[in-house]
Amino acid sequence: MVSINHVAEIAGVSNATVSRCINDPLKVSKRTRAKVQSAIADTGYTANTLARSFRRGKTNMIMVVIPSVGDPFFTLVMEGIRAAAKRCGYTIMINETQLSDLNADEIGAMMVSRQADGIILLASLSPFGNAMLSGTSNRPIPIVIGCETVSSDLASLPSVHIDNVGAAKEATEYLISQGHRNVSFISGPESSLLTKDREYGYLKGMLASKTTSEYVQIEDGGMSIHGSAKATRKLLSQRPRPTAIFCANDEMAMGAIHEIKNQGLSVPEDISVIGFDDIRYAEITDPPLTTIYQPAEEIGERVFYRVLRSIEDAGADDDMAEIVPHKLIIRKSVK
Amino acid sequence: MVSINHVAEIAGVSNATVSRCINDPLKVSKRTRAKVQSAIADTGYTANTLARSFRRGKTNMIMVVIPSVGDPFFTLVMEGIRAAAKRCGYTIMINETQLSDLNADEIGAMMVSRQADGIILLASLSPFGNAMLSGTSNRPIPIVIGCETVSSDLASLPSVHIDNVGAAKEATEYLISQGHRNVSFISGPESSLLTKDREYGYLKGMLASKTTSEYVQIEDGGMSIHGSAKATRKLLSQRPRPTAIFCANDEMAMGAIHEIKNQGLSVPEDISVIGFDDIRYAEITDPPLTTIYQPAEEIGERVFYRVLRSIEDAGADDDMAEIVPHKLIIRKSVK
DNA sequence: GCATAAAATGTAATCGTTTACATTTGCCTA
DNA sequence: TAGGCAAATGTAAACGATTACATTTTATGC
Repeated sequence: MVSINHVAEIAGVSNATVSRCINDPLKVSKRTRAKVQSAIADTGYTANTLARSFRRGKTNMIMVVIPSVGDPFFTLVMEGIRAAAKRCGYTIMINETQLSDLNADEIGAMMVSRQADGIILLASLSPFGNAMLSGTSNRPIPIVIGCETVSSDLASLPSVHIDNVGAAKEATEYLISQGHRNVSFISGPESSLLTKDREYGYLKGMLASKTTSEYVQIEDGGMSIHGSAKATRKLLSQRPRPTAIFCANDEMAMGAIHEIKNQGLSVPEDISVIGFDDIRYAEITDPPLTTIYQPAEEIGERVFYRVLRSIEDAGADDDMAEIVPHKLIIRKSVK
Repeated sequence: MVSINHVAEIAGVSNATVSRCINDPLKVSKRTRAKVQSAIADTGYTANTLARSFRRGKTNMIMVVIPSVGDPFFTLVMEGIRAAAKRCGYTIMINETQLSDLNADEIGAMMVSRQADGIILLASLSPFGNAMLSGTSNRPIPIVIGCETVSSDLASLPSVHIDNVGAAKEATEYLISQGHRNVSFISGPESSLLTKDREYGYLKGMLASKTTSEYVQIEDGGMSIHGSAKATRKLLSQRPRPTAIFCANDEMAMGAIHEIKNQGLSVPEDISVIGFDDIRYAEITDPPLTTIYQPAEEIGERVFYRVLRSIEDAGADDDMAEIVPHKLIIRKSVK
C-alpha cells in the first residue's frame, strides 16, 4: 500500500510537504504542488485514515446508537443526522444495540475507545449510573440523546426531543373530545423511557377528565407489531371493551388495526385507533392512521449539530433538553 | 487519557508486558498478570482502538453499504450480518448511500481508506468499471455483494442472493395459473439491477405463456410507496385494465393496494396484487400480501462469512454467486 | 547586489500499540 | 552447583500520518 513517504520520494520532496499539500495546499508553492499532485495521481495514493485519525486524535465520525435500524421512525431521524453530517464532513457509524443490552457501562466503553468523536443516542439508558455520564467535564467525548429522554437517576444529558408527555396527553384528550370514554393504551417495554412518558401523558389525559378517570387500561405491546396484536386481543376480550386504543407508536397501531379487523370489528366504526410518530406507512394503512407527528429529520439535524458544537468547543455542552414541536395529524382511524 | 505506558509504569513492568497481558495473557506469569490487571483497574485503562488498528493494520470492522437503512427487508439482512459479526468479534459499520450516488470509484475510495477490513454491498454498482473491482488480487480488501447482482459490465464479484429471475417468473406464473391474463409489473429504478432481474423474470413468465404474451406492461414505481401508488394510478387508467399487478417489492405492493382501494376497487376481487421480499408488514396488510419470501437473515449471515473467509485468507475469494432458495408465500391478495 | 523578511521546505519527534529480537530469570538435571 | 533450556520480560523499531521547529529559498526594498 502506497504511503505518504512513497509519494514524497516520487515527487522528490519531503513527506511533510506532501502532507501540507493535502491538508493546506496554499502553504506550498505552485510548482511543488503540481509535482506532488502528479505523484499522487501516478501512485494512486490515498491517505491512511487510521494513521491520520490516530495522529490527529480525531476520527470525524459520529456514532449513532439505535435500538433497531428497521424502525421507520428512526430511519427518518437518521436521515436528518446523515444530511447534517455530510454537510459538515462527518461520517456516521450506526451501532444497533438492542435496548435491553444497552447500559451505561457499555456506552462508557464506546466513549473511551476513541473510535468516534461523539455519540448520538437514539435510545434511553438503563438506569445504572456511570461516572462518565455525570457532568460534562467527565465525558471523554460528547454524547447527546435524541428522541428519548434520560432517566432522572442519571445525571442529565443534553437531548433533543418532543414533549412526549404533552403530546400523549393531547392525543388522549382528542379521543376524549370525540366522545370516547374507554380509552386503552398499548405501551412499549420498560426500558424505553420515551414510552413511559407517553404512558404518563395518557394517564394525565385520562385522569384530567372526570368522565374517563375511572377507565384506565394499559397493556404492553413490546414495541412490535405482534406484541401489539397480542395486547389488542387481550384488550378486546375485556369488558367493558375499549372504544379507542392509543398506541405508543405507529407500528403497534398497525398491529392493533390488523387484530381488530381480524376479530371482525372495524376501525374506526367499532374501535378507534391512534398512533404515534407518523411514519411513512401511517397514511396508507386502512384506514389511514390518526397519529402524532414528530419532526424526525429536524430532530436528527439538531441532535447532530448539538454534538458537533460540543466536539468543537468542549465547554459548549450544556446538558439542556431541547424541545421541538409535535403535531396531531387527523386522518381516518378515529371516529 | 491513560496509555499503555502509563499502566506499565504503575505496574512496574514494560509496556510490552502489558500488551501481552491483554492480547495473550498466557504468555505472562501469574504474578505479573495480577500486577498488570490491578494497574489496569486502578487507571481505568482502555486500549486506544485507533492506535491498535493502525498498528495491526486491521480494524475488525466490516462496512455495509446499504441504499436505505429504513428498508424493512434490508433490516432483516442486516440482522443476519450483525448476529454473525458479533459471534466473530467484528463490528459492523453501516454506510447508507443512495443507489444513485453509488459508483465504483466511491467504493474504491472506501476500500483503500482502510477503515474496514471488508465491504458488504447490499446495492448494485453503477456500471462504471474500476480496476479495484476487477479480479480478486486487485482488491485491497474483500467485497461481497448481498441480495443484488452485479452488472456484467463489471468483472464479477462474489455474491449471495436468490434467483431473482426465477422467483419473479414463478410469481408471474402463479398469477397466470390463477387465470390472470393482464398482469402488469411495477419495477424499480434502473440503478437497481435486482429489480431488472425481477422485471426480466416477469417478462419470461409472460412470454412463456401464449395467453399472456401479448399483454406486457411495465411501470416504474421508483421503489417507493408513493412512486408505486402513482404507477398504479396510471396502470388502472389504461384499457384493458390489468387484473393483477406484480410489484418488485412489498413496499410498492403496499402502495399499489392503497391506490387500488382509493379508486374504489378491491383487492383481490377486482385486482390481485403480488409483492416481493416478505417484509414484516406483508402479513398485516389488508388483505395480507401474497409475496416471494427471501431468507433475508440467512443471506446476511452467508454474506458475512463470505467476507470473513476472504479477510482471513485472501486466496479464498472465488467470485462465485451463491444462490439461496426463495419461496412463494400465498396469502390473500391474489384471487 | 545586499540585507532582511517572508515564504517554502526539510528534519525529526510524536501519537499508542504491537512485535521481532535480545536479555534476563527460573527451573531442572547431571 | 554448573549448565542448559524454556519461560518471562525488556528494548526498541516499526506502523503512516502530522507538526513544531530549523533551515533553506525566494521576494522585497534600498
